[in-house]
Amino acid sequence: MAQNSKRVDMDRVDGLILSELTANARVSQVDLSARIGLSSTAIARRQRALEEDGIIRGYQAVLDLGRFGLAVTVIVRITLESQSDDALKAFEAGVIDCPSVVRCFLMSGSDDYIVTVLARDIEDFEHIHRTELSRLPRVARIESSFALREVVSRAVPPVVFSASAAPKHKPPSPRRPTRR
Amino acid sequence: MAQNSKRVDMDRVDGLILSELTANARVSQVDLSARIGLSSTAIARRQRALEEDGIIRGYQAVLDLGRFGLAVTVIVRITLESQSDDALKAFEAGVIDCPSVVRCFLMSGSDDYIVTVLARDIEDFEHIHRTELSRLPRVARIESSFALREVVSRAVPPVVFSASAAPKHKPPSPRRPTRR
DNA sequence: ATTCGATGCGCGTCGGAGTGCCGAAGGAGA
DNA sequence: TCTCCTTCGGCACTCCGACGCGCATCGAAT
Repeated sequence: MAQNSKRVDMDRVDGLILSELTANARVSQVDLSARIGLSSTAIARRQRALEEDGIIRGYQAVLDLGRFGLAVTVIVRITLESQSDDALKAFEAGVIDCPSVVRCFLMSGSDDYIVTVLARDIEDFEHIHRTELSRLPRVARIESSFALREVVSRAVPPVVFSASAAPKHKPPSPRRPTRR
Repeated sequence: MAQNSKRVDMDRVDGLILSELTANARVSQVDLSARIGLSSTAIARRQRALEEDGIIRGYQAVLDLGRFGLAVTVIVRITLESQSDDALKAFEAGVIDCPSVVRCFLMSGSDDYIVTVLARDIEDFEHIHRTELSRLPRVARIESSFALREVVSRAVPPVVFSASAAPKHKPPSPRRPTRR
């Protein structure tokens, strides 16, 4: 049914784990357990299960791209001159190698791509347009729009943390505080 | 000059550190030092400096959103009925609370926003359109395009890892292998 | 020549991760 | 309804690894 594996089944605790790990991937198991309110053993088991199930694909550092001077985001709509299969393949192979491209979607409807480009400033984008974008094969038209401000930027929509609030086994009702 | 702080100065080793950490944020310092070829002390110092300088903003887990059924990406262009300041503010305050929105840019040119929405399928997007998007204030027009495929998806453009290849002090020419 | 900056190495300590065992709770079956 | 089984959580323990520090060294810049 689904693409590669079965659908996920999560409870509230798994959602909390994912929420914490998407906020801070380097948090230790004991800190996680303290935040969530479960023992570190259970947290470690669940986190390991989430990793092995492939729900957690990995952990990555988030960089401040503004510190690199990449302050301008440009949304570029590119139309190919042909919708043939090898035209798509050639274009996509080229756009993957563009070092200023961070996202590229093949869109439905008209046969075009939406490409997100990061640039230092306007004239840097002009340079990117000349050296990267217009050298892409089979391109018929390039239309650029500049982003003035990034209002929302989330890696994960908040809807996944609350997905399937059904508990896995029980509500752990009378939980004794972890003494030491 | 820049927005909040000075421009970055990095050498090749810092770029390697950032490259490794964006690929795997949970790598330990000794593993990092083994991959890069510097001692773990230097790696730890540089990583700490990168964190304290704010170049590394944090670490986050990457989830497989397909496992949550979020298989459809929709690019939505929203035009407001007014370009007044409080119209923008009201719309942005509303779009931040939309749980299916992962990205939103205020675009130049015409007074509109480009919003990226994740949905389970077409009819889920229809539901999102009804319950989230069309309830946003001051909206005049909503135009949706469906993404068929994600060709490129990078958090960080590869250009930053090679930024400013000037070494910080010296090229560590005769490096003895780390014996043990 | 001197000073500064960065690296390399060794050491010690602290903390995290993994394991085994037990208990509790829920579900299934008779 | 009773019993068995499965599953998950909690606790204690051990071990190994990471992290941080201090000092010596080397190179470069002034």
